[in-house]
Amino acid sequence: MKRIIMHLDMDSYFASVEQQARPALRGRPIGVTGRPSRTSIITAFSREAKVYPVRAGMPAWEAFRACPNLQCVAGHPEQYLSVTKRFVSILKEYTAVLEVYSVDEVFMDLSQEVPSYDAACALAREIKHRFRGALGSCITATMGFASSKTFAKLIGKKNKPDGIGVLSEAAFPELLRTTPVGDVCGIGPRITDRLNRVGIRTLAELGGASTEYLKREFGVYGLWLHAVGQGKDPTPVASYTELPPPKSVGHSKSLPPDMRALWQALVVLRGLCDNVGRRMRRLEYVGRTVHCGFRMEIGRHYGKQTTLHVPTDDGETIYRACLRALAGIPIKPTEVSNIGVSVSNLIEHDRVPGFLLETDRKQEQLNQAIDRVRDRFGAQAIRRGSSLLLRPIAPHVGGFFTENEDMEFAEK
DNA sequence: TCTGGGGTCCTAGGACCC
DNA sequence: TCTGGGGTCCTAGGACCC
Repeated sequence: MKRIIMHLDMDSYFASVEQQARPALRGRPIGVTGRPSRTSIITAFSREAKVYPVRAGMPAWEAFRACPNLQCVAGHPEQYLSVTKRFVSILKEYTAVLEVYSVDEVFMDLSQEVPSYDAACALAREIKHRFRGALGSCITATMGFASSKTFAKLIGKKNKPDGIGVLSEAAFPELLRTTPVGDVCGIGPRITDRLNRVGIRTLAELGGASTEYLKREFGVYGLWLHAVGQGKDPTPVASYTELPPPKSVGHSKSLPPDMRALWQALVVLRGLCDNVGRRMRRLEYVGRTVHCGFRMEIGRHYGKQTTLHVPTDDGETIYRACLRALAGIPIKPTEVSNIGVSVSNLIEHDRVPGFLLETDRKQEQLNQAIDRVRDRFGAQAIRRGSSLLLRPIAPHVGGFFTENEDMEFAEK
């Protein structure tokens, strides 16, 4: 039986949610960041900003250059998750085969529910209508329909924003002939490059390549590539009605060139470890494997990981594990452009056997007290003494940003 | 090639166990 | 001590995604 797969992608999601919550932001080019700072990066732009040459992942200063009247707002991740829960609960009414792929994307297998693409489109219009009622008019979605996940996503992308795209059988050959391999989700820049070098530029050319060659060159992944080149992708829609639980919790930070003395790098590392610990406590996870990584100026990446006997969510313990992992590695801090810490091998806090939770009670109480203050007054309310040393060299904050920390998130 | 920060998955080798 | 195969855990690195 022919499959009818839908891919749903929210348009400019984080920015739309912000505009929905605060009418003053509507109709304006906005960028959503983590923390307001000139060096922070923008994770989402509103559609008004997308008229300018901006792209997600740009540092704020660069985005201002591309779009001078851009307004930056600090994001509210919990609010995005709560809106996601709301729209997913609507989608669940239409099929049980629903895969929450990310915070703003969902795949649905509607093969059992609708007989044709026409019927699927009618359903898409109904969903849009219900979204408008339940989420507000700023928050829109684009849907793509095809016989597989890969192509549903691809055809959706070509119909953004607020569109409905259908890839009929008749339209397939033309699409394969004209679509560059790199447009497909799952074929990144490296693979694109390798394919291009042997003269494979379009999906049709990929489909025409020999299976043996692709298998030899790319292993099992090569078989998937070949299928995609032929317009097929048998990958089933998984049944995840919620975002899967986290497998790791991490933070990383780029170091400006003037912050690369060893002690400065260690202060940053210490802060990252604290933030990771705090997030783990909030998520109620502990973890055993601590990974510490560096990106070097020259583009190389170093990583060291170590596994603890006892799982932890304590910043100090994570920091000490990083130092142990890094001991003896000759790294010049001046060449380090980015530091990252992550903890994996996660276990839900209440599923850890009691004997493994012999944490220092005092430390635990201190962590919880600090968390409470930060939850209430913001992350900057309490800072480690050592991090204050960084203040004089912290880059030029302010001027461009909307202070919205205390603004309420209004429902519609 | 990276920009920048948050992730996932896969592969491969070594250690160790039975 | 090595034989052989299977399994798990750990570490490192590469590629991808939003």
